Amino acid sequence: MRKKATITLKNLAEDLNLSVSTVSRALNNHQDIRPATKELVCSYAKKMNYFPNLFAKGFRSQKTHIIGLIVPQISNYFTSTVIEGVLQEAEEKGYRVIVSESKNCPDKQEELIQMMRQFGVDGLLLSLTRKTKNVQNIIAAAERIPLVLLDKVSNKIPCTHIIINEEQAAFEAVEHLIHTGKKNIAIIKETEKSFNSEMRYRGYLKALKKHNLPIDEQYILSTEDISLQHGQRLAYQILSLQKRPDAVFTITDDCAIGVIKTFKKLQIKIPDDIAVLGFSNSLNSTIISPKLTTVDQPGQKIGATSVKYLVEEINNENQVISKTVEIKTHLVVRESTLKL
Amino acid sequence: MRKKATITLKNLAEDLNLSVSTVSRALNNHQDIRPATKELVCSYAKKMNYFPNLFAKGFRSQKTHIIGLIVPQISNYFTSTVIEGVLQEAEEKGYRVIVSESKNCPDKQEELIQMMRQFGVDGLLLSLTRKTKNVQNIIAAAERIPLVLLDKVSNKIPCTHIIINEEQAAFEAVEHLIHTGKKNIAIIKETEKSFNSEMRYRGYLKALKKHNLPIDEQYILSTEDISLQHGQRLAYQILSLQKRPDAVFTITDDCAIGVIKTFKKLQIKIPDDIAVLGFSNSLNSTIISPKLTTVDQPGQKIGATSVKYLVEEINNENQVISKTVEIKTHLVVRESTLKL
DNA sequence: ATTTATAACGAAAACGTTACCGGGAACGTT
DNA sequence: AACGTTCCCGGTAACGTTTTCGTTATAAAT
Repeated sequence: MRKKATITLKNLAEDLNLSVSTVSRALNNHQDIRPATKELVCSYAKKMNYFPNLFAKGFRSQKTHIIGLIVPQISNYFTSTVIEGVLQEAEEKGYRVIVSESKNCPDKQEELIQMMRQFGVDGLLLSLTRKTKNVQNIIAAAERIPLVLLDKVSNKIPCTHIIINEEQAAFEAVEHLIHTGKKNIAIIKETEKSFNSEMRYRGYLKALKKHNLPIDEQYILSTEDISLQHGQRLAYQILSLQKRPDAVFTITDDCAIGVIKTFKKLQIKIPDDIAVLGFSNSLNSTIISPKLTTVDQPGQKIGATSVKYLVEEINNENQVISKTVEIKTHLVVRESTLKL
Repeated sequence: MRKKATITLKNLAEDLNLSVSTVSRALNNHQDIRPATKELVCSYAKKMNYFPNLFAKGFRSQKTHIIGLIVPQISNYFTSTVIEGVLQEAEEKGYRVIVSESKNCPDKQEELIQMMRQFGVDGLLLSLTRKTKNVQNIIAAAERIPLVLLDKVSNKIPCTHIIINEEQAAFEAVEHLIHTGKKNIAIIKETEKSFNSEMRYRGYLKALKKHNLPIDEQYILSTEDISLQHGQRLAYQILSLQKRPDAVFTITDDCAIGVIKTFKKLQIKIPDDIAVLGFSNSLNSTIISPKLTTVDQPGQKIGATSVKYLVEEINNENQVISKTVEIKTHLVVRESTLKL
């Protein structure tokens, strides 16, 4: 079985005894074409199952109507909701999306940016790898095509940033712990000073200061890879502290779940002995028992908003606007911080 | 700040006092160009940060080197691993991927297929919506561009299918329950006769038959939406049966987790009173307590394999091969079916 | 010395589409 | 009747790349 040949404007024009340009304008609903002709052309095009070759189209107009999206890892619940938001909004705006993942590897990330550029995407959506150091190439790319950073951003890159109100969210979360009567609150953050980790840490400090609680160095824990496994490991470390904290704020849900697992194994009562607080509102947070109190991050909204700003930038190519947009989060209080 | 103009072959040619064709051939390592010139051109191109316009390239060659991927829902762990596999393999083969989701809506699915075609993708990867009825349009699309179905497939569409060994997997899983001494095994499947649900159901029946266990109608439960919530609901129904089963096989992990939640609430001992068996090996399956025994579905492999076959089909456009490839799964035995 | 082969490059066409320019016909206005 | 305007439509160029064909210069063979 052979694939059928594709139909071009030329085919239609010949069949209808019209010129290629007339057919083109008729299909594009140009004012220079009278309704009867439009009708004729459109119906015939439909009958022949004609589809414009978007490559030729994009080629001519120098617009691909494709947006590139680069994220560290797709198989991560939060990220996948971001992608959903991006796809949905992009479709509404008439854009297609090429998704790719950097696997948290800066080299791969640069490679992908080049690929996207080479591909002629109209704009680029980028969520940075954890250890993005060589920012220079990314800035260089931004000089060529509209760029919007989302979620995982860097202040060193001058462009529009779409983020959640990390600091405020962490602040409110820790304040919630304080309101439940906790006074010795530990935090687990990342060793690498990622934007997100640092902002959440700031929120933590801010909450303690506001309520005149001392900042105890031994309560500030860091780990390279903020995962379930390391949560389990650090939970032991927390329990071995001279003065046990009465609450733990981890900057990711996964890590919080690791902590809970260890605590449960060692019969620590949650939240009475030690409360646990996460960040992300991942699917797992209601599976674990006790259910995890956490910060809900509206991934879809972040994705959709990013597209909105990117498209705006694509359309105003002459002037580059550099805003920082904060998407609001809200705390989801569950069993891990509140008695039933 | 204005965006810099893109550099074309023409620019390079003028700067180097060469013709466009020579520059093109030099960059493509053509034999007609002497090494010295190649060297000159390549280094200058690099210096100028030249990138070929892939649109012009694709436009000329009538190849876009883009693969379209349509899945029901991205924010689903299994699906996201499939996407990872697709992206990885596609990149190795030199293809870009446009991802989109049908949101389990057949109309939207058709729309997306049209969009992909219009876009001129070289091939299409498709995982069907649950209730795909009007198969005709999909078959029509397959006449124009290479199509490979993956995971959620339909026998009515003649093309290559990449699936997991659903029936065998379910068979082995249920057989495992029987080996642990269970005799009255219930199943929760989908009301809609989706391919996956039916195959798993078949495996269930096959295992019971092989071990001469009676097939009891009251043990065969169905639900429209196979989710955590409905798992919780059906768990009550199971407990109210005249003769309680001693094991439940649900065709998704989410549903199994719902069942476990209800059982735990009502103090049913798992697996002693009733064992629970899932399907997917989702992330949650180790979060829930007791940890869930389930079938591991290698999403990445499914994705990668699909790309492999699709690319093969793209390259042999004259003849369409229609194979069904089964990817092997394996049972992951955890606490919900085995005593510690 | 003449022909032949080969190496290395240039010129031009082609892919499908749209934008610009232009032109004829029909109409209304002076 | 002459002119201007508007309505429809056609011709052509252009987007950046590859490819086919042709051309020149040099080397090799007769």
